Amino acid sequence: MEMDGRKRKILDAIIRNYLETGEPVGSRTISRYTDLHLSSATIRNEMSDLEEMGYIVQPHTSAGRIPTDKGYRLYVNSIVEQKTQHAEAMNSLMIYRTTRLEEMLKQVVRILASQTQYTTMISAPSYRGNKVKFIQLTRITSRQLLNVVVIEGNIVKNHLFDLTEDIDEETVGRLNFLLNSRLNGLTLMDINLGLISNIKEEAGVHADVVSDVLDTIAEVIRAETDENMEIYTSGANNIFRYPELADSSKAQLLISTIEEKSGLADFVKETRERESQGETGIQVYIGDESPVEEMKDCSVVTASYDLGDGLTGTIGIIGPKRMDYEKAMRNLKEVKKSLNNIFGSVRMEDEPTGPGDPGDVG
Amino acid sequence: MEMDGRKRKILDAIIRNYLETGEPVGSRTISRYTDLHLSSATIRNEMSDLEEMGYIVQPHTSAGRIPTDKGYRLYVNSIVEQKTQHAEAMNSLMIYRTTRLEEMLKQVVRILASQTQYTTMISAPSYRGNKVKFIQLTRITSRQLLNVVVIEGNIVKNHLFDLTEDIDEETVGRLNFLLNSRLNGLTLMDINLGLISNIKEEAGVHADVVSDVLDTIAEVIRAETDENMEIYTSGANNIFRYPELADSSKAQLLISTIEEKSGLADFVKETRERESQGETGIQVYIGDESPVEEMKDCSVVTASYDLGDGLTGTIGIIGPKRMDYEKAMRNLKEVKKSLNNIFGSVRMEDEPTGPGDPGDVG
DNA sequence: TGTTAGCACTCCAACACAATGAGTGCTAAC
DNA sequence: GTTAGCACTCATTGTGTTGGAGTGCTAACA
Repeated sequence: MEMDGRKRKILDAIIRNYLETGEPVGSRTISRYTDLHLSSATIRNEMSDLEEMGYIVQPHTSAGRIPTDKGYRLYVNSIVEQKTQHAEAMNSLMIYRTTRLEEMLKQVVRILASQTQYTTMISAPSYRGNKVKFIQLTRITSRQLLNVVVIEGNIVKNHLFDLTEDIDEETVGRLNFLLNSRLNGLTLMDINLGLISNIKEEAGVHADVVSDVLDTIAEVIRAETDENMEIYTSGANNIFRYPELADSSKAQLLISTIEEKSGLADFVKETRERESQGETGIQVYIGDESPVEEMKDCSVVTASYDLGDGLTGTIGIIGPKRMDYEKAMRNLKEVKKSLNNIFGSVRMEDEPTGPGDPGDVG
Repeated sequence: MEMDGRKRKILDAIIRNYLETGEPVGSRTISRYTDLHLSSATIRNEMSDLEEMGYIVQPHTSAGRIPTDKGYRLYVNSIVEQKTQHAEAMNSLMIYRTTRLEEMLKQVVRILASQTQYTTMISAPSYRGNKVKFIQLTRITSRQLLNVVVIEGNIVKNHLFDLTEDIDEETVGRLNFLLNSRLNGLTLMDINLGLISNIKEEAGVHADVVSDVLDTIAEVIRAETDENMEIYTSGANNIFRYPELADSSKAQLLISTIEEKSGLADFVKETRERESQGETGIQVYIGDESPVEEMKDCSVVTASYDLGDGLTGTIGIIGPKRMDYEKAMRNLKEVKKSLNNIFGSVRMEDEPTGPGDPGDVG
């Protein structure tokens, strides 16, 4: 059995109709819905074939057909191919400039959720590959130090910590010099235990203080692992818009998964993985294709974004399998673009290459 | 009609039974449940009285009775009075020391949610009344400054920002001195527009740079309003454990409210308000007593916590009206205590004054 | 050979209906 | 004041019953 043009048209019609209604679609509906002008009986024959081929199924005898994951997959692939269409202007995202990266990300998922009516997620950009730009140790009291690390991409990490013995200004100055000269320009990944013990040795008598300080820096790095990836979500309540997800047990599972975030992190990882294998652009996970068991009743559409300065992350839309894939993909593209623009302009200001108003991340 | 001891016992039995089962409770149940040894008929008479008095209602004829808000209220009040009992040791919270306040708060709500099986919330402590301890302006590049503000309670706020014109080290040094001498020791509330324009004037030629810097500080303050209060939640999925909240429409409403956080902020405000009016300890909002319309099917139990150093916030448990109030209150008390301990010990290191009493708790 | 009309069949969804039983209020007896 | 007994109410549950949407199959048609 092979797929001819007519079968494709019918399958498309079935899927499109099901996306709208969420109800199984019957042969009669299609017979009127399409411009094929075929009787329901003919459609029935074709549908029977499509079912045999695995693109659609009947939930039960004497019901219409609904798409299988395989069917959705074919449909989504075809969208991806003809993606040049839909140049229609989208009302742009209107992300307000904020000073804090975190706020900005929260704003983005929020807007995206309200615009798509789906649940949305965004991962905070990873900066493991970014270089240390500046380290500053400041003495607050004789036993309390403030450590500030500025990382490329204008990420600022600070840490206030207490010492077990007094420290004087001069020592702090020496440590500042030592740290900056040894660590500046290295990426967070470069800073490993060996290097740290090296520096500790070099610090000599103040090794224990240095140890504290370096542990702090180590913690900044530690905070940047996949396990405790920062992920923001929005629009969790939107799952109730889709009856197939809204029943108590499924909703509970989904809400937990969204709240826990560890499942979402798997999508971020998977997306990063695939992207590194050359697969670029928007990615779609349909049902069982999901890396997360709990989300097998959903589809997830993801994309990576790039703020520049090595700051990349993943943004995703979570919906029912019958989600409006085109809309989701369109919106994600729009977000990608907006994020690029936002930070494009910031970067210009960052280096004295152009004019602009102040704004930054930190 | 007045409330005698027997009526109280019966009402208590009804409520307790309803808390467990969530089902309307009938006279026969009570007749066996209590140690009063009364027949169901007698109980029926009393229940009829209790209904007339407004403590219980029948969802429909020929159903058992369920407590009204008024009934719950009486019950809760009686718990509060005899709170000395239940000295039974609770497995303590096991909050791991973390460096970041935010992480710690997230951990707390999480543990509390898993222990109570309710939805929980915690507001980040307000530090508007806290004094500026230390301000540091650092020149990263000729047009980029890093501003770090350390506030009492070891709150660190940083902000990286770009200037429209170059700045040299010397100027930065002067600004540092100016800012510290003028702002240190003031609370964030004290720093108003008048003061800021004063300082701008004083800065003379570098007024525009100072303006930028001060705007930054102003923003730290701005971030500390009720409108964008930081609130962390956990266990939103727990609402599905209670059928009376789990149906699609109610669940959606609740999930939204929890996600939006603005409603939760109202509880924080209300709790703060009441506490400032002398009402201390644990507070309980039953149904319509809630300041938030969307939560009238729930009960909310809140308490304020005090980390010392002026860092106070609110922690709350959200559940169905038939929640286990005793358990909720017990857990909140435990959390209060734990939070005090955690920061008590930190403060000990913090100031070399010795083992200070970390603020009292009921 | 592909398309269509017609028909028998299936099965979900909706509805009505009765049976069940938990629970009440009332009354009369203790 | 307490209790047993009884009639009554009503949500819930189960059981048909029906209607309709949809299918598969067959036979007729172009």
